[in-house]
Amino acid sequence: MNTTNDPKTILDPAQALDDRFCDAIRAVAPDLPESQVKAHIGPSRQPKLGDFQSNCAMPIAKQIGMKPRELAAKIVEAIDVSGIAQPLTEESIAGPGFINVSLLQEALGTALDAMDSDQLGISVPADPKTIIVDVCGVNLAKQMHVGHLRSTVIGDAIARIQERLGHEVKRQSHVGDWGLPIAMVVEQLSVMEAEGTDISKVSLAELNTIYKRAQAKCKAETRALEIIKKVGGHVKAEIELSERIADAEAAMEKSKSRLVALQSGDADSVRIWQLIYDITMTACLATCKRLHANITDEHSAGESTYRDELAPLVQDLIDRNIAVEDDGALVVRCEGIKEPTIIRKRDGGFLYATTDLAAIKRRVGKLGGDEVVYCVDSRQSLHFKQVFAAAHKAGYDKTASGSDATLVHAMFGTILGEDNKPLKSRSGENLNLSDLLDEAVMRASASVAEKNPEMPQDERDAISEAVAMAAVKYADLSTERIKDYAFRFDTMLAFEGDTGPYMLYAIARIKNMLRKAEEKGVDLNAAADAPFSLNEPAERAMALMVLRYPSILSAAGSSHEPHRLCGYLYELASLFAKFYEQCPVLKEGVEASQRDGRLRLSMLALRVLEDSCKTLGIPTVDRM
RNA sequence: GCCCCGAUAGCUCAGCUGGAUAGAGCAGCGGACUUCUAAUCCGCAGGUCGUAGGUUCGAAUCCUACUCGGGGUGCCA
Repeated sequence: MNTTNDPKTILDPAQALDDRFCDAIRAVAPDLPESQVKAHIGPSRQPKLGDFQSNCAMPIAKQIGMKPRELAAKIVEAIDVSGIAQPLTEESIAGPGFINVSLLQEALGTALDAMDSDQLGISVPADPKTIIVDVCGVNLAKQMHVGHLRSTVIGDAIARIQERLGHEVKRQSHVGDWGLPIAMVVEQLSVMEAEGTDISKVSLAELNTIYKRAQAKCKAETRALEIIKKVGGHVKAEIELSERIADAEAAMEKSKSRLVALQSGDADSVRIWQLIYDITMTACLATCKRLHANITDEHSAGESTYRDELAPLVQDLIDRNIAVEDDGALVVRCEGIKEPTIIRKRDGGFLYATTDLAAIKRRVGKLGGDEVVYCVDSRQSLHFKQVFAAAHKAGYDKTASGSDATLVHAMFGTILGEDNKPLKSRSGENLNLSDLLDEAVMRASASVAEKNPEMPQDERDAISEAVAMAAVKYADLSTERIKDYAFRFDTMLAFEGDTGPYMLYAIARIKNMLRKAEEKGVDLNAAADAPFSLNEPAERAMALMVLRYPSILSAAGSSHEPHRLCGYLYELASLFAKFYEQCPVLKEGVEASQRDGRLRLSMLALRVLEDSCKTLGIPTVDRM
């Protein structure tokens, strides 16, 4: 195995061809501005015609007023592809001016050699950035529901991709741990404690119930009363409702004063708040761990941590005339956005925009973020548009080097049920995430048991768990994040086609092949240094796909779109399946040199498959 | 009203940022297992890329308008 990681030793054929084509373009069209010198190299659309194609002739011909095919002919004549590809001729030109290129087998082998390194051809960036990724964002006293699945799974994948590309990543979970709703729960628990309940023993599920009860208790049904008065309902109903409203108003008052106590650091309130915090976070972080999302306590940066930063921030904006009063509220107006950003309510309270501004200030200023990526529901797009603009106006997005940090809302769509409506439980409530995962594991377990009746229970359980998480995560990651998608157990766990289990199966098959090889006494270390076997179309196709890994990862990174990596993973896994059918490795009659060459190709594909899964946060298994 | 997002095969989705005859998976039909793991592979069939214009050698992709669906829209988060 090649252990060097010097970019110069890595011969990416696409890159090498790009260079050669650019040289040829410069020779043929010397007056063309350098910015227009582009080779447009990509994998061939029609594998029969070659491995790569250049689409450069058409746009450049237009630019310099020449016929595309004529220009293509000149490029083909001028280009030197020796050592990389078969010589180009008139025959290489097709259609309006596509230039088809077939790689030399030696060049393909050399490229694979170079890729077969620790880093799999991914070089350290020249300018590593610090990238903040806003993930997860749970709320105190609430269980994680399906809504948190995507911000956790996609957010973590976005973070992992950046880490894999060599950037410094700091995850931030913007926990909803502050404000009136939490104060309501604190108030409730305080009452329960006074009545003799041992509140240190409550579970998150119970807290969730208490949260809902507290909400309901404080909700005044003033509109209902207005309606009854208008229509002239029963006097008795009117009185009852009035009483209920009075109760709600009283409860609200208590909650509000509890909030004041909490904010001013009242010891008893803070003690109860901390209890709620610990119960919630213990459960939620356990779910993150179960989802193989690298989100831990150190990534939690709740709204409460900004509480002392809000007033000074608002004062700063007032002092610099960035925020102005409007109808009693304090707002920031930004060019191009009609809706002003409200940062202080008429009653003096702050809003989530205020906290998010403080978060940007901290993330860029203190944490040194060159880029801040928010993996949050698309429904918040206006909010982030406002907050980003306001932060820019205030200069809170200025990095230490004086440039503006890139603020990105990597939004995602809603998870729908079979009925194409947002996924809810039968009673219309948000679906609990742990329950959903449990069901996925249960269903996976049935299939695993069916396929492996002999397997010991504990191994079967471990595999079912991994398969289920892979299935759920892959389903969530593999479509464009901006789109809504329907959550279907049957589809994601079907183990057929473009699913998580299919990827795991490809990996398990290669691992099984390697185990079998060792059983047969094949020296895998020797195979790891053997020349790649590249004669069969299936071998070449897989090899070419392996080589695309770095560029795919880079594209997934710059767009913050993990689904691109999923698409690649599926293509590579299915090319392996074809290779596996068509190219025997350990079967009788395969010569040792070919066997080793195919083993090496399989081992490299395995490493790319595993690296892709790891970069997406998808667990893998050794057998299934 | 205004703003944002989506629309591709019967269903679920890709389409590498403007390139060749638009691709997969399910479902349907027909093949391949005393297996290097058939949780697989091969073949067939299936499309007016929401509609109408525009930009150009070339548009699912870019621009405009419209239709349908979803979401948001000043003091919740």
